[in-house]
Amino acid sequence: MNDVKVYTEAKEGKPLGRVWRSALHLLEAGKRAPVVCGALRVQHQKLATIEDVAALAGVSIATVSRALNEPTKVADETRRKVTEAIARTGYTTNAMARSLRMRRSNMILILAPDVGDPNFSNILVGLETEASKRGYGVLIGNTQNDASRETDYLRFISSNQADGLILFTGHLPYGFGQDGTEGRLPPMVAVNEPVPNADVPFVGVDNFEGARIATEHLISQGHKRIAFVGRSGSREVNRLREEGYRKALAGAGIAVDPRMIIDGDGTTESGRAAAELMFVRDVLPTAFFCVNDATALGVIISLNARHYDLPRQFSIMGFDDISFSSFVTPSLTTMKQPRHRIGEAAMELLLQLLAGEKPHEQQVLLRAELIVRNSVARVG
Amino acid sequence: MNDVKVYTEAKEGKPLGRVWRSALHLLEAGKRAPVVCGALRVQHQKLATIEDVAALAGVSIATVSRALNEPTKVADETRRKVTEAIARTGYTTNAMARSLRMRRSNMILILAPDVGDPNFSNILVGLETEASKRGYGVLIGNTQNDASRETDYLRFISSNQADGLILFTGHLPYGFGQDGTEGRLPPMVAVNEPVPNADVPFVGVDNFEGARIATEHLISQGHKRIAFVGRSGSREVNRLREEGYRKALAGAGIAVDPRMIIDGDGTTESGRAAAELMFVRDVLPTAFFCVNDATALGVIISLNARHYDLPRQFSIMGFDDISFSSFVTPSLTTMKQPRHRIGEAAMELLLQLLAGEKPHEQQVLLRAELIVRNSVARVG
DNA sequence: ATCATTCATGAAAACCTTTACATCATCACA
DNA sequence: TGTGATGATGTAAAGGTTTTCATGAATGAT
Repeated sequence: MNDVKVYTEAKEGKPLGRVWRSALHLLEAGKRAPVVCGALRVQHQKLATIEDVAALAGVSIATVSRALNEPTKVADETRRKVTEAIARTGYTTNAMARSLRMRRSNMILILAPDVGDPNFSNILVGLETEASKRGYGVLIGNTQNDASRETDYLRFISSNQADGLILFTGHLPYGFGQDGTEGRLPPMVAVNEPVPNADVPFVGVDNFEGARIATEHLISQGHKRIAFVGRSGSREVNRLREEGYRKALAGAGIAVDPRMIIDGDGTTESGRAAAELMFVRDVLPTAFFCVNDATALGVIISLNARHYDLPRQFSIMGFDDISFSSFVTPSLTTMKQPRHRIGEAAMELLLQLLAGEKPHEQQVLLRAELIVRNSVARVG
Repeated sequence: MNDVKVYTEAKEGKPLGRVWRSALHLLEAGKRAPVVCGALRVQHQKLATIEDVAALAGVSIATVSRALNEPTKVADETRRKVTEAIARTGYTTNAMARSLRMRRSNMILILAPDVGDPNFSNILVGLETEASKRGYGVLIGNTQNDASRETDYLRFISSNQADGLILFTGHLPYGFGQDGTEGRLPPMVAVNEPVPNADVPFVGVDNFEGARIATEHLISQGHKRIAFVGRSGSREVNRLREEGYRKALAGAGIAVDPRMIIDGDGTTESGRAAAELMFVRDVLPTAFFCVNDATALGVIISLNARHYDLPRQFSIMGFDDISFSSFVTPSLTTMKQPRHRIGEAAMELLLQLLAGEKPHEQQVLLRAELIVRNSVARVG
C-alpha cells in the first residue's frame, strides 16, 4: 500500500536543455543573456530540440532537418556529425511542431459503434498493423451509435489531429456532409458497412457471394428446405446475405418459401427467438442458414435445449467465423471473414487517398472462405 | 464501379481564409502587400484560424483565446462578438498548434499485446469512455509482444504525441527505464498484468480473492477433489489465482494434492490438454477450477468429447466471464471481471497522475463477481 | 481631486518544425 | 578567364496557438 509515485516532477541537471543552449548562443554572440535564462520553469523535463542538435553538430537547424528527412541532400561528413549529435542529445523530433508545420498529423481516426465487438476488434488488428507499418498511428473512437458522440469525434478531424477516417458505422458521422453542401468530406474509407448515398470507398467481405456459397454448400449436402434467419430491413449486410441465399436457391431451382425467412437483428437472442418461432409455427427446415455466427449460436442453443441431435436432425450454417464458432457443440460450419486482410486493405486504401493517389476501385470486396466443421450434415 | 473520389482538392472561394485577412491587415497598416498574397497555394482548404475570428470580431487573438479557454475573463459583450465570429467562420482550434504551445497532446497511448483479445477489447471500451469524457483521445498500439514494436511505439511518448501510457503488457516497454537510470518514466498505469520491479500503479481485478471465492463456491457444493488447471511459472495472474485456490482449500481444511495442479498457459488448447492428461494419469477430480474461461472451455470440450454428462459427472468453474461463457454447453459458472469499470478506473487514475494529483492507492483491485450458471453441480 | 485597485484588452514571445530562397564554393566547359 | 551549373548550407518565414507582461480605462477609497 505504498504511495503512488508521481512521475511528472521536474528533472534537473539535464546536460543539454534548450535554455542552456540558447543562453550560450546569445552569450557567444555578445548579446545580453535574456531574463528567461535563470528560470526555474524547467518543468516536465525539457527535451532536446533541433536547435540543440544543430549547435552540438555545428550546423544550422535546416541542415539537421534535412539530414533527418532527406539524407541524400547533405554531405556525408555533415550527416555523420548530425547523427552523432542526435545520439548524444537523445533528440526526438517533436511531432506536434512537425504536424503543425506540415499540416498533417499522421494519425487515422477509427470510428466504430462498438469497440468491444469481436468482429471489429480483429479487423482493428489489421488496420493497426498496416498503419503502423507506414508510420501512422490509429486513434479510436467508440460511438455507440450515439449521434452526439459521433459529432464529438469530428473534432479530431477538424482540429487536424487526424488526417483520415475509417468508418464502421455504416453512415457518415452525424453533422457531416449530409446536412448541406458545406462540410467537405475528409479522406475516408468505410469498412464492413457501406455508407449509403455518399461517395465513400468501401472495403469489406463480399456478402452476397459468401452467402451464395454458404447456401450452395447446404444444397450440395442435399438440403432443400433451408431457412434464412436474420432478415433485416435496415441493415445492408443482412440484405446482401439474404440476396445471396435467394440467388443460390434460384440457381438450384428451389422456390423460396417466405415462411422460411425469419427476421432477426443479428444477435444471439434473435437467433434463439427465430428458432422458437419456427417451432411454434411448425414449419421446419432441414437446415438453418444464419445471417451471422451470433445468430447461429442462438439457433443452436434453442435446438440443443430441445434435445435435438445436431447436426443429424438439423444442419446449421453461420457467417463470420468468430472465435467461439469452433468451440460450440456442434462446432459451426461457417463462412470466414478475412478480417485481418480487411483491415489491411482498408488502411491501405485510405493511405492511398491521403497520398493523393487515385485508387482503382471504389469498392474492395474480399472473398469469404467456407469453413467446414460439424454443424452441417448430409440429408436425404 | 465508378472511380474513387479524391476529397483533398483545393477549395476555392472560401470567404474568410487567412491569406485574405492578413493581406487586408497589411494594407490597412499602409505597408506593401507581401508577395505571398496572390498565391495559388490554397491547398487542402485553408481553415479559419484564430486570427480570422479575431479580425471578424474586432478584437485581438489573445482575447479570442481567452474567450474560449477562460470565458469569465472577458467582458460579456466581447464574448458575444467572439462566439458569433466563431460561428460565422466555422473556426475550430488547431490541436497541433495548441499541443505545441501547451506541451501536452491530450492523448493517451494504450499498449496491448493483442488488441483482438476479447478480454482486452472490453476494457478498452471503459478506457475510451472515460478518456473521451475528459476530453482525451486514445491511441492504440498493438505490440504482439514484439520488443521492437514496443520500442517503436515509444515515439508517441517521446515526440509528445501522447501524454500518458496504459500498459497491458505486464512489463515496461522494451528500451525503457529498465536498461539504466536515464529514461524517465512518463505517467503510466498498468492494467490486468502488473509490472514487476517497477513502481507502476496498477488497476485490475483481485485475482487472489476472486479465485478464493470461486474455489469456495465449489467447496460449498460439496467438492473436495478440486483440480486447478493453469499453473504458470511466468504469469503473475495465474500465480495469484492459484494462491486463491490454495487459500480456499486451506480454509476448508482440504489438503492440496499436487497431482491436482496442472500446468497451462491459459489457452483453450491448454485446457483440453490438461483434462486429457488427467485421464491418462487417471487421477480424477470431481471439479475443475480453471485459471480462465478459455481454459475451462478446453476442459469442457475434452469432457464433452468423452461423452460425460456435465455437470453431473464433473463440475467446471472458470474465471473472466468472456462473451461465449454463457453460450457453451453447459453454460459456464465463472467469476466475472468488471471490465468496463477496470477501464474507467485505470483511465481515471492515469488522468489523475497527469493532472499532477497524487492518488491514494498504488493499486486498485476490483472485486470479481460470482456468476452461477450450469457447469457446477452439487456433489456427494 | 488623487491615488491605488481591479478589470479588460492588446502586443509579442515562445512552442519546434519544415522549406523556399539566398548564398557561396566548386567544378566543368567554352 | 568567364559563364553556368551543381551542390551544400544557412537565413528566415511560416504554421496557429497560449500566455506573460504592459497598457489604459474604470472603479473605489481617502
